[in-house]
Amino acid sequence: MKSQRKTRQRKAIRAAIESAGRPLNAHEILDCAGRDLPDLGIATVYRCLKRLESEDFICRVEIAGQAARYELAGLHHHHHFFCDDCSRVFDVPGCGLAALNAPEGFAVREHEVVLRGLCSECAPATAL
Amino acid sequence: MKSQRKTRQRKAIRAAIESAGRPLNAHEILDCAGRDLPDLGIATVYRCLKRLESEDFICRVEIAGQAARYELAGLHHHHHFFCDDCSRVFDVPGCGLAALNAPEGFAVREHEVVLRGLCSECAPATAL
DNA sequence: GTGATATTGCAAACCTATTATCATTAAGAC
DNA sequence: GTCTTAATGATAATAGGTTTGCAATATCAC
Repeated sequence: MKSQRKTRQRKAIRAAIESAGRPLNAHEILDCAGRDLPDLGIATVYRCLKRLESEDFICRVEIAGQAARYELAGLHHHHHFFCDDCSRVFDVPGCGLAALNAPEGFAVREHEVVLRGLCSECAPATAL
Repeated sequence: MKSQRKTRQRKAIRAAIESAGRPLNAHEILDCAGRDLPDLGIATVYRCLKRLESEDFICRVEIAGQAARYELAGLHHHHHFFCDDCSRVFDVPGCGLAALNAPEGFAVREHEVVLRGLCSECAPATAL
């Protein structure tokens, strides 16, 4: 087994994800972590994400038509909100799903709920 | 404005979508419509889908990590089920969503619910 | 049937997210 | 500090779905 080294890059990437409070994609992470490490490369971000995911430190959040996003693993069951304006993804606490309605014979293993609309920052601007 | 011609290809593609009873992606449509028209090309399928969508005859169904699927437009509100085994997408009647839970200030315009698991055909096989 | 042209099929081109390559850099055990 | 080698950054390469270019074909108004 190869040892892991604590690099500035990994620290910055982990910090970005931990402090975001919402799922980030590779570029958002690059932008965020890149503020401290201007030379940070996108390849490093992807490599690090892959590793963090295999270590179950983060989990992937996939939204149709969007690049994969990542957030801390182990959060309480929740769903996501996609802002049509700024394309940011936010966590929606809890689960509003009351019934599954799957057809007879279908075995549901998991479910996803994605709300779409305008986040609190974009809603006012668009409403004007 | 250019007139539209009724070609065998378009008829076969529309028929495939109308008779499917579930959302199909370009390749599924090619396979299905291709049974009657062996020479049908994937480019024609894409061109036709684009047109049918702009005419609001069909609507796009997007599922994370999957190629776009299409189904007849104007169906009653419903959601989708993705089979982890055969990768087919099925319609789930109704909507089990009781609450949206969007954060304060967020404006929800629409929502998607995707169930994942095994369809009735794949569930028994896997359960053995 | 004839002719104008919308449509097709094939293949090459695109696009965008992600991965691999590889020379260079820098952790960290000694 | 030295050395081994894991990790990085820049860039080329992938991969898959989708689009486009173009010559050949088929629709349909006449």
